[in-house]
Amino acid sequence: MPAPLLPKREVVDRVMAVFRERGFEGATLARIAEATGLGKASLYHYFPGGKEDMGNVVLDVTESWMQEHVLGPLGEDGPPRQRIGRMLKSLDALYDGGNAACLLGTLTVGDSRTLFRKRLQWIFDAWIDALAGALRDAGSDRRAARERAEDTVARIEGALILAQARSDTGPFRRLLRQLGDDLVP
Amino acid sequence: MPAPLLPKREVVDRVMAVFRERGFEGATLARIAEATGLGKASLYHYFPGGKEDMGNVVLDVTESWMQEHVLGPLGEDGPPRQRIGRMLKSLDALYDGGNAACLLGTLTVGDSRTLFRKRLQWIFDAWIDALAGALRDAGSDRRAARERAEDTVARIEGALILAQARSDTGPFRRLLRQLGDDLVP
DNA sequence: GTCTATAATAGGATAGAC
DNA sequence: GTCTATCCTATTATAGAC
Repeated sequence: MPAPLLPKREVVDRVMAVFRERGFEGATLARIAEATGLGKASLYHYFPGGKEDMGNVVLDVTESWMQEHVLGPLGEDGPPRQRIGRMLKSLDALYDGGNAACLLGTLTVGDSRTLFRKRLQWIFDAWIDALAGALRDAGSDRRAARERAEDTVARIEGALILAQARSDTGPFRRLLRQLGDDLVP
Repeated sequence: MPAPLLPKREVVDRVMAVFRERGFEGATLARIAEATGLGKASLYHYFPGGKEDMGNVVLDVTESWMQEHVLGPLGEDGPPRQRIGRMLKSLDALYDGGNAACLLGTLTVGDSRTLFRKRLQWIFDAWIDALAGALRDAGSDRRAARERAEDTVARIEGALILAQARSDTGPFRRLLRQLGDDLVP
């Protein structure tokens, strides 16, 4: 049996990149094969269930990433401002300063929305819950914290859409810069 | 020659609905045929250039809608608060209180993003410019007006993404309700 | 203006060799 | 673990009858 061309983690990362850039339906096996350097058939070694399998693995990775860089930091004990600051810094890296599309956003379009409905909902809910928790710790009442958390996630997602549509990362970068001060003055 | 089953305007509306719900790549001719009640071949009577043609016609309609319900009102002479209020009311109707996805947002995913790049950019730019103009008329300085306009459009787009992903129109409805007061206190 | 029929290609997936 | 070859279906698009 030939040695693997790439470690599985690297294969998954490249599949994820294709999903982010082209959406679920636009991520054809031909393009994924090209991006990974594997033949179409070889992809079924890593993802026996085909494209749906790929989507789920990519969402596994996304959930771990969220856990480590967002849910974890937000749920810690330190000062809320610092916890939120860590989240913002990680998001800046994940989205490459606004140049990269949001995987979750692209998956909410088309068939993938119904296919991964529960998981998308869970991830967004967990994000909002964790952020609302930090805002409560910073002094907001329950309701205000939740509303500001929802609005914050929406602003981030929307800024990423705008960055894609207008080829302008300015609003996203400004948003991340301002959110630290705005959320916990 | 047989009478048309539907007026062209109605055909275009239904095509647009499919694009909004499924995205450009998910909007297959089979689904569009079903939604319009026309055979696949008949679609080429209305859209000789195929799917790309459909996309452009749908964007034509979107531009007219924006002109009438957003750019027009925002550019008028009345009180900025009223002009912005009219925009918000129209957006609420267009997006069905948050239940309907944003066509522009779905088109920024996948091939359609590059296919309609210039037009998407133009529409978002025009929206932001018009809103910034109204905010300047309400007393914001040039820079603040532009930044708040960008942020507002991002919040709207993001709230629509969230509504799709979480099956919760709450944040979108709350946003539209609050924007009137927040933008022009 | 709409249809049936059909072409040509692309897409997802599988079999089996190595 | 990767490949070539292949299958089946879906997809876009066209031709031509009515």
